[in-house]
Amino acid sequence: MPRKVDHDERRRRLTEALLRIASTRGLQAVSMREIAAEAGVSLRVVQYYFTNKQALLESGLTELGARMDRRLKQRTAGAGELTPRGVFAAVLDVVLPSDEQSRLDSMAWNAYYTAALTDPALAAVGVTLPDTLENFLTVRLTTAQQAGEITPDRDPRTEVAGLLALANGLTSSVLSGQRGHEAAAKIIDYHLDRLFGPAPA
Amino acid sequence: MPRKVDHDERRRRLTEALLRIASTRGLQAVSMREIAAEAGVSLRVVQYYFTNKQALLESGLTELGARMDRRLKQRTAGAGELTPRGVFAAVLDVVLPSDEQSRLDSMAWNAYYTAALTDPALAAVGVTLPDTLENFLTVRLTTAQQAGEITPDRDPRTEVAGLLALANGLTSSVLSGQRGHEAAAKIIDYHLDRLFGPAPA
DNA sequence: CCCGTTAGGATACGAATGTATCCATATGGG
DNA sequence: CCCATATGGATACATTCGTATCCTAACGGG
Repeated sequence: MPRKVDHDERRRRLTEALLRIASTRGLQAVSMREIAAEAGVSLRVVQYYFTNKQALLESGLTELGARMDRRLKQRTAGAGELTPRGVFAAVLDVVLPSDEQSRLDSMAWNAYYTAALTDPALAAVGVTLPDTLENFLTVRLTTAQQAGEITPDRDPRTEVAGLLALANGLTSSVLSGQRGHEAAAKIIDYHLDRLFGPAPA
Repeated sequence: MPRKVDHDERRRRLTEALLRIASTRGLQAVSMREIAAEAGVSLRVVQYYFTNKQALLESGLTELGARMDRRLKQRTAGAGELTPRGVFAAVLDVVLPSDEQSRLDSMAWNAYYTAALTDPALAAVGVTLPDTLENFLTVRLTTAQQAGEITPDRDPRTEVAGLLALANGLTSSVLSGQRGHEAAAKIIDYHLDRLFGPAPA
């Protein structure tokens, strides 16, 4: 066989170029030719490694989910050793855009979210992440409640759903520049204080 | 002068057609010809009443803001007679998509929000509504606090910002079908209960 | 050495887009 | 009555898009 090339690596480069465009100029600015230019290759190469634009778009969404997953796992790696509040703070801080890279990812995520609202094909790739997060945190909070770390009059599932929706809404306001990351983080802390009692270190 | 036609009425019809497309098929599906077809007129008519596609898009955003405003004013018309909690419940319920029409408007709103993130021209039309809402509610809550209707350890501005972000995040989850309107409303009520004390009628 | 296969360059095609132009028509004020 | 003008129909144009096709080059196994 002739010239062998690492297909996965090529595809990854193209997907990253796609996300770079989507996060800075929006999904509507994503075209085969733009991706080729951004990745520094010819149009043919993009066609060669992705049969469809659809396939390309789906790969972008998949990669985005993987990135979130990676960041989450990284932050909650030693979750067993963290206080319940520590777990919540870590997870919610991952959702919120902090540095430039996570801001870009949040932009792309938002673009995909909006596109999926009117594009069944994208919706099908299905972002199970929100539900996964909600379940994970609900288990944690229920455990914490049984351990007496939060008052019994709280409903864990409702609290968790609320906190995640709060983080999402705050993300929107950060992206649109209505608020900075610090202001958003402060609001989350405020709510964690009310849930878990006054702050830690 | 020959045949006179109500330009405002024509423009309104076209803007409504635009929003109908944007809310069901997304902003990327909005084209001059599609609007013409949706409104049952020729392409030329769309061109005649809007010089640009840009002007058309801006008119859609303006109309959307006006609708929100109208709905808000309607709900808070007798706000002076409402309990503070009643005001909050009314406002937050307006933000949340309830019936089909407000769901469609929320879809369009979200589409515009996402587009504005990468389109300076749209961002310039500027949605001052969030800030207006936040200020309005903050004043209300501060007053309620001074009247002793909520405990002094609450920070009105933070509470309001949190509630609005919560409503936004819940709206997202409702649009994506992760949750129904009732579930979202219940979560908001839950938080209002915690803020104002146990529920009213 | 050499040839079959993989990797990509070059180009084309039809559809859809925003915008511009040319022209018809009808109507209300003189 | 009649014509200047407001309204809009028909059509064209250059771009851009996704996709398809044709062909070349390189390279590793025989």
